[in-house]
Amino acid sequence: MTDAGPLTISDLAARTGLRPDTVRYYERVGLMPPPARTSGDHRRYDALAVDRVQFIRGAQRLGLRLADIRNLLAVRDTGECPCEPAEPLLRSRVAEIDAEMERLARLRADLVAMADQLPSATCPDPVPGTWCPPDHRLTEGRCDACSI
Amino acid sequence: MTDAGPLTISDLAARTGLRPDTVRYYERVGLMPPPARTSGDHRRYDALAVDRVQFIRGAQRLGLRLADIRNLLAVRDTGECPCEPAEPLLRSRVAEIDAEMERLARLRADLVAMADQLPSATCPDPVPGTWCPPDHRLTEGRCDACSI
DNA sequence: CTTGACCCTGGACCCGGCTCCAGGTTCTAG
DNA sequence: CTAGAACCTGGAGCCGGGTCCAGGGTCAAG
Repeated sequence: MTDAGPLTISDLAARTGLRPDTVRYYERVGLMPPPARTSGDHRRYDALAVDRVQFIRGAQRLGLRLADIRNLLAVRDTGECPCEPAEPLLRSRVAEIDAEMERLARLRADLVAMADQLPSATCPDPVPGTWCPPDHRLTEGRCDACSI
Repeated sequence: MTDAGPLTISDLAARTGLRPDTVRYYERVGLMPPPARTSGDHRRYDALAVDRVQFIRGAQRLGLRLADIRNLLAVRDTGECPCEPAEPLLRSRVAEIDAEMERLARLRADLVAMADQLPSATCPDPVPGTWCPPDHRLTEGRCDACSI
């Protein structure tokens, strides 16, 4: 069933939800090792390859970059658990995510403030060269209805 | 002081915090109109150009894409206030931001759960081909200490 | 043995928003 | 007038993670 006979590249792709091109791409960028080949130079994969792709996809779902995943895989390939190097990696990703969420929250507040201002706007003097995103520049003679 | 004599491209850039290359880029992609030229083909800008760049930067700070900003500018260039077309644009950006923040929140939770699990992990059987990101696949014989 | 589905390679292309370059021209201060 | 800074153009490169293509070769079912 989940029998791991020699898999073609599209078998592997189908089992992992990738496309063959993506598997070849992973090989090119050093995430997947060069697999066995048939006499006619076609790639043949075993069950370990499926595991490896699933590892990669799992790590990607955690928001890790392929370069980081490559490092984890390099550790794993020594036979060691990649957990130890993984932890600081995960923590730093959390920090990045926090920073990004904060940025988005600020942006969202600005957008909402701006959008709430707009529909009521009479836009009295729509001189080309006006309209103020929330720059908080109130003093210059701009589209007052729109400016925040 | 803020006198708007004919500005060179680096004058304009300096006043708006851009680089000359970026101003040329904005022109190439249709955000800035082709400016006046000297007899020797050097660009000369007026005060409206400064306003326009500031509009662009303001809209960018709101997270709008250059393609959207180009649309707003096209409206503004007709002499109309771009407020009306801007509002749905802003609202849809808010929706995008909400979706992204939700995604990041889920991701963050996964990362933290994963990272919290790790340091205590004894990583008993680090067979190459294991380590489980939070796939919630518990049943297969994997690095149990790491799996969630 | 044939046929049609698959596979191979190397390279180009995509998204957005710049940034930098070479090789040549122009502007401007002294 | 001259030196050197600034300008011009078209095009390439960057980031990441793939995707797609042409022009060939191979594999497996019937």
